Formats: sequence, structure tokens, C-alpha cells
Amino acid sequence: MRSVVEDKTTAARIRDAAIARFPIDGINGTTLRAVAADAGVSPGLVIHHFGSKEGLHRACDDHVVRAMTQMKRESLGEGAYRRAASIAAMYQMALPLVRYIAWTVGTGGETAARIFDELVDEAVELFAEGRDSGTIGEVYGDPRKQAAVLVAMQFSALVFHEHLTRVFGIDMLTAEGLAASAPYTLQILSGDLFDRQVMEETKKALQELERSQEGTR
Amino acid sequence: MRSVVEDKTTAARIRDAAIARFPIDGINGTTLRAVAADAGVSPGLVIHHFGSKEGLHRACDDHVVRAMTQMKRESLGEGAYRRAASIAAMYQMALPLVRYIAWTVGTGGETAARIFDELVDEAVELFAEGRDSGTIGEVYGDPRKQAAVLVAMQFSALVFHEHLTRVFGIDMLTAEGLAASAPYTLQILSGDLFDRQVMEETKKALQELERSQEGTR
DNA sequence: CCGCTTACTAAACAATTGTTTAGTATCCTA
DNA sequence: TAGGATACTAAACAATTGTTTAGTAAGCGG
Repeated sequence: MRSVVEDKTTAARIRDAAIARFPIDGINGTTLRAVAADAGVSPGLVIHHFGSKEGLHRACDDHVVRAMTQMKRESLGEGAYRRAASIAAMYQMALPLVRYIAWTVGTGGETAARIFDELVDEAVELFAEGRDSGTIGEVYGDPRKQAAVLVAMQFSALVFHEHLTRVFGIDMLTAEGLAASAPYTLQILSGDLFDRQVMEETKKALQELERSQEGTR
Repeated sequence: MRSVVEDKTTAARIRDAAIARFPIDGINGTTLRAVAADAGVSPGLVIHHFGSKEGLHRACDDHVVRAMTQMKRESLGEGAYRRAASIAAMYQMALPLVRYIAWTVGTGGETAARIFDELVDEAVELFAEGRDSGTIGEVYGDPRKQAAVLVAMQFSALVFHEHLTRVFGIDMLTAEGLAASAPYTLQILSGDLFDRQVMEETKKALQELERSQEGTR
């Protein structure tokens, strides 16, 4: 008979302990002994269930991706809700999972690519829908590139949560944090912050910067 | 007598080897033996010069921050150039240093905070200048929070360089990569991508999302 | 030339690591 | 209820880790 708090299989408890530790100590900094201790089991049992440390890592990746996909599917709504959902849905997940995703995507690797590309695909779809319904203007150049830049921008709040939390004074991995920063994000995205002409100048300056750099690498 | 390629002190060579390795293998995954081998010295010498592995890490942080500050100071221009410089200046640094910064800021920690806050301070200054000269509109709420969100957004290109490189087909840590992505970034920042009304709806949706989340954490 | 510091290596040390082994308890099924 | 699989532990193993030690070579001021 298990208590209410520990209403999980032992394997799940080990996996969740790893999900909590990997983002903090890194993949190499996390020892199987620490994970085992957190889960209240012996180190050998971790191997017994997951085969190896790498197997444990894979299991964590799989679980997090599955949880994210499921969460997004559940929170799929219409119109503005749908548009807000793509990233925001993650904030409805349990905090350790959000932390794990932020860490994974920032770290790189195959799972990171999987998550990123999934979000890019979704954004491209939203572009197509938005253009048909007139809520999104003509996309410059390649929609996929435009989507990638947008996803990276949106994700930044997740990756830099530590720093934004410091500035905002609210935990940025919570829905409250998202709500606190959203107005500032929208201020930027609405084009109200920068003057249009300034933007053109900046564009030219960047191009010139590139030209001046040519051949120096 | 040293060759042209290795025109550095031994300590500098060790430090640069570490700067190249830390972002790839992580702080715990990087062994002193690997760094020593890359620099062509014995493991003991690393300790002799830097005291400990932690000392080596600190030396790398210091060097990178110093290089970044110096680079920014040198590339400080006027008007549009100055505005473009804050992040773009990093792209003029040597690739390993850029990689190290991207890794550090994404990883978190004290140095990450130092770099991030420095860029935020700079952005706040630019806001003040821009408001006086009319190139920047009224900043919503707290300028520092606005700056933090902006810096995080700009930095995303650096942290997600791996994924953006995949989508764009150009190395995003080079000036060419920056130039390729800049039009897409500006498209978003100019407010041309999203309809203003859609943005208002999204804002409301996010607020509602927050309300529906209240008390569930 | 002496003596001292600095730059450096080779080898060994102690701790920690992921993993294996051997064994016990518990459960399920036939 | 017999028996084989499963869940689990304690202890040991082999490899790797950061670090120390002892020692050599080279520069340098006096």
C-alpha cells in the first residue's frame, strides 16, 4: 500500500527524480547514486530498470516529450486561444517538466531538435491559417525560417527564466510569470517600441556590418 | 621559438582549449586530461597554472567577459550602428568565444547573470536615448523589464543557433547567419507579422489562461 | 657560478563513477 | 503449492576523475 504522495511506480519515481536533477546538475554532473537516493532506492535498481544512465536519460526525454504533446493536444482551442497555446501550454505542465524542457532545448541534441521542430511546424500551420483568415500579414521569404525565428524568440522566456525571474521578481516558469511578461513581449511584437524608420536603418547597418566582415573568417 | 599558429603563452593555450571544450562537453563532462591534451601539456600543468578545475573555469569566464566588453567598446558607434551593435558585436568575436557565451548564458550561474544584466543596462540606456530623440516610443511599464524581455529575445538567436542553423542552412554564429536571419527578426519586431487586433485577443487569452490557473499550483 | 623561482612532466593517490554480481524477498501463474 | 519471473539490495569491480608529489630543466638576478 502506497501513500498518496508517492502514488507512482518505483520506475516512475526514479525517472522523475532524474528529471528533477538533470537540469540542475547537468547530464554528467548527475550521479546515479544521487538519483537513486532521491527516489529512495539503491543505485543498482536504476540500472535494473533503465539498463544504463543513457537509458535513463532517454526515458526522461521520452516522457517529457510525451507529456508536452499530450498537454498541447488537450489545450488546443480556437482562435486566439490556439495562438496563445503553442508555448503557453507548457506553462500548464508541472514545473519540473518545464524546467527539463527549457534545459533540454537550450542544451541541444536530438530531443531538443525534435521539440523545436515540432513547434516550428505548428507555427507554420498557424501562419497558413492566419493568412487565410487575414489575421497575419504576408510572411517575408520562407515561412519556415520566419517560424523558426519566432519560436526561438518565444522560447527565450523559457531559457532565460532565471534572468527574467531576477528582473521581474516573479518565477518565470509559472503562469503568473508568463502573464507578467506578456505585455512587454506584446509591446515589442506590436511594433510600438521601435520606430519603423529606425528599424530600416538597423537593417542597413547590419548588412553593412556583414559586408565589413566578409573574408575575415 | 614558437610557431605563428601557437603564438600564445602556455597558460593561454590551456585556457583557450578549455573555452573550446566546456560548451561542447559541459563543465563536468570536460576532463582536465582532455584539456591538457588539446593544449599539448600534462594534466598537472593545468593545476599548476589555474589551481583547480574551478579556477580554470573562472579564468575562462573572466577572459570571455573581458573580450566581450572590449569588443563592444571598440565597436561602439552612433545611431543605428550603436543600436545594432549591442548583440551583433558578439558576432565579430572569435567563434569559440561566441559559443562559450551562448553556452554560459543558457546554462545560468553568476557569469551568465553578469553578461545578461550588462546587456539589459545597455538596453535601458538606449531606451532613454531613443525616447529623447524620438526613435523609440513610450515604453510600457518598467523600462528594465522591457529591456530584459528584449535582450532575452535577441539572445535567443545565440542560444538556439543550433536549431536556427538547421533551418536556415547557414551557421548562425557567423555574421552571415545574423544577416540572413535579421530580416525575419525585423519582420516580427516591426509589427507587420501579427495583426494588432489579434495581439489584443492574445493578450486577453493569456490573462484568462492565468485566471484559470489560479490556485492550481 | 650560485641560488631561487618558474615552467613543466611522470607517476602515484584517493575519491567517485557507472556497472556487475550474487543473493533475497515478493509476486504471479500454472 | 511449486516454480519461475520480477523487484529489489549490498557489496564489490574496473575505470576515470581531480589532485598531489617528487623531480627535472630552464631562466634570472646577484
